[in-house]
Amino acid sequence: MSIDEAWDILLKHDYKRTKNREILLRFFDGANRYVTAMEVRVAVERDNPGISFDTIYRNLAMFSKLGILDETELNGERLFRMQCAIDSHHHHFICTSCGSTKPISSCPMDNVTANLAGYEIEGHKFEVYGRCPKCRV
Amino acid sequence: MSIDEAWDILLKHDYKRTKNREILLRFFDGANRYVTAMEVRVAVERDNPGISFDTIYRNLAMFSKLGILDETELNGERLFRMQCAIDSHHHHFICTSCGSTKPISSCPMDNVTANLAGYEIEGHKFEVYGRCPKCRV
DNA sequence: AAAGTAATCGGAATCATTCCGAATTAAAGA
DNA sequence: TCTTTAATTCGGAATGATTCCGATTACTTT
Repeated sequence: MSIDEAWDILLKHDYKRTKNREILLRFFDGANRYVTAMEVRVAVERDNPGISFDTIYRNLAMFSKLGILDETELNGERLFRMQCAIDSHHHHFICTSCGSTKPISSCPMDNVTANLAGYEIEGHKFEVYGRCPKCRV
Repeated sequence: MSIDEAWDILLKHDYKRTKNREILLRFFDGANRYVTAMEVRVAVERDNPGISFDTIYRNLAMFSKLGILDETELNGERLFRMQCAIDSHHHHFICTSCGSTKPISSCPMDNVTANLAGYEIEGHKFEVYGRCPKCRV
């Protein structure tokens, strides 16, 4: 996702073109990996020393809801990255050290290791969320 | 996993047979679903009104490391349940409402929906964790 | 440029989880 | 059974990520 595409989405939803959002989008455009809110804060302090966590979290959550950012969770922390440009359904290998990702085209776990030569796999997560028959209204 | 099997593991690792651990194991044996630390606390207060969160978290984390409990994360909260008795590799459908689970034998996402008739799928997570070539030592 | 509303700021509040020192208890040996 | 010793637990304070809130600032439209 490019910065321009992100702005198209934001303006279409009547969000205003602010300096902070431009700073955040520029940062994610260059980051290309999963980062924490704290990492975002440190990185964008150069452009806006006084930016608050409230602003960061509020915008990141909104970007995520609009499909501009991808979001995941690791060790109780929320991680964000610019949404992947790939159209088809796929998953990601996520480096627990630097947050970089590598698309995984196939879904079955059996084939994953073959596509990750050079990567050290520490674990994987495959969970389906929803409501069971008893809990459906 | 039965309570006896859990004690076998604990004693083999030189952990002591305490009242709190017995209470916790009994609770999980009867729960059969993912629960938060707070739910554990409320449930076991009947048996030990003064049990502390420190004790709950310490033991749950240890049980999880020893393979007695399964652990996952949802909305920034840690969830625990007695480890599934199934030996072969499999995944779980997790109800976001009550924490109940249903084993999913096949791994590919394509086949999941067919095995979940009656369930309302809200989303799924399939992530592989590890270290990328650049981050490996 | 002014008005109206969204966005931001700063700091306090929240919530799950962890830490810590003091008190208790289980396990092993006499 | 009594003693000893180290593990375990307790209670409350500390932590760290995230959210809330009232006051201020800055977009956008007129």
